[in-house]
Amino acid sequence: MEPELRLDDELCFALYSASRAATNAYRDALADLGLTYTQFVTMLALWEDDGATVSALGTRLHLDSGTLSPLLRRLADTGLVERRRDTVDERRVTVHLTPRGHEIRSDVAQVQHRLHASIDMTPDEVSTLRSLAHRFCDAAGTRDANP
Amino acid sequence: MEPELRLDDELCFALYSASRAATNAYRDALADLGLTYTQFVTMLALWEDDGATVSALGTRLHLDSGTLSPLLRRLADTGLVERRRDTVDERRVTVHLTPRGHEIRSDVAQVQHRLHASIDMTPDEVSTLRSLAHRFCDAAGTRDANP
DNA sequence: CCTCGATAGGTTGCGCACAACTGAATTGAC
DNA sequence: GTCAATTCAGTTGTGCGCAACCTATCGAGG
Repeated sequence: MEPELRLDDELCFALYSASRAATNAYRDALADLGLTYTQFVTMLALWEDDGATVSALGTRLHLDSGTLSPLLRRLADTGLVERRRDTVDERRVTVHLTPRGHEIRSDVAQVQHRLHASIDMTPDEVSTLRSLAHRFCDAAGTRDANP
Repeated sequence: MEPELRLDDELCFALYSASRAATNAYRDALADLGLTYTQFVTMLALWEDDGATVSALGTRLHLDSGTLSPLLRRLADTGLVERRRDTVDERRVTVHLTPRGHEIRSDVAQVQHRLHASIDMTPDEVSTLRSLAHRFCDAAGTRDANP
C-alpha cells in the first residue's frame, strides 16, 4: 500500500546519479592537471573573483570552512593559490591566484570544451537541465527556520 | 580570451549543487530514522529487490564495493539488513531486509511525501528535470574505451 | 577602557565515493 | 584434471561534505 518509492522515479536519485556521473567524467582530465572536482569548481570561483575571502567562496560554492579550509591548503600546497590573512580584519583570510593558478585556466577551458562536446545532448536540453537544476537548488535550499 | 568558464553557466556545477541541496533537504528527516542519504537510496533499492547481491546493488546505485561494503555493515549494525554468504557461489553475498528493515518503509514514504510537497516546482518541471538528469547520466556515463 | 555577543576561519570526527589492491572462489582453456 | 584468468567482496588510503566544536578577532554598549 506504499505510494511509489521507485528508485528511478525519485528526482533526488536522478540528481545524485547525474552529479556523480559528471564528477566521474571530469576526474581523469582534471587529475592530469592535478585537480579534484571540488578544487576545479573552487578555481572557477577564484577566476571570477580573485582575492575572495574563505567565507565568500563558501557562499558561492555552498561549502563551509570544514570543507574549504583543507581544500585551500591543498591548492596552496600545489602552488595554485596563496592565502593571506587580511591586515584590516585579521579574522579574514583572502585567497589569491598564483601565476600558475592563472596559467592553468586555459588548460581547464580546453577540458571543459572537450567534455561539453562529448555530451550527446542538444543545447536546449543542456540549457533546460541547467536552469531546472538551479530552480531545484533554490527551492530545496530554502531551509524553513521555524522557531 | 577564454571561452566562458562562468560557474553559473556550468551544467556540472548546477547538478553538483542540486544534488547536495537534495541531500541536505533529506538529512534531518532521515537522521530521525537513523539513515544517511546513501543508506536511504540503498534501502530503496532493497525494497525493490530484497536479497540482491552486493554487486547487483552496486550496478543499480552506481556504487562499488569500496562504498557499499562498509555501508551495508552499518545497515546490518543498526538491524535493518542481514548479509548472507551465498551457499551456491561463495564469492557472493546477498543482502536481506530484516523485519525492522521492512517496517521503516512507511516512515520513509512519509518523509518522501513531505519533502516532495515542500518543493515549489510544478509536476511538469520535476518530471522534465528527472528525465533530463537520467539522460545526462546515460550520456556522461558512457565511458569511451579507446584502446 | 571592558565585557558581551557575533563573526571568521580552523580542527575533529564520521560517512561517503573512488582508486588501487587483496584474497578467496569460480570459470574457462587446454 | 590443472592452471590461468576472471569475478566477487572486502580493505586501505585520499579527498570531500557536513556537524560540532574551538580560538581569535571584531564591534557595540556600558
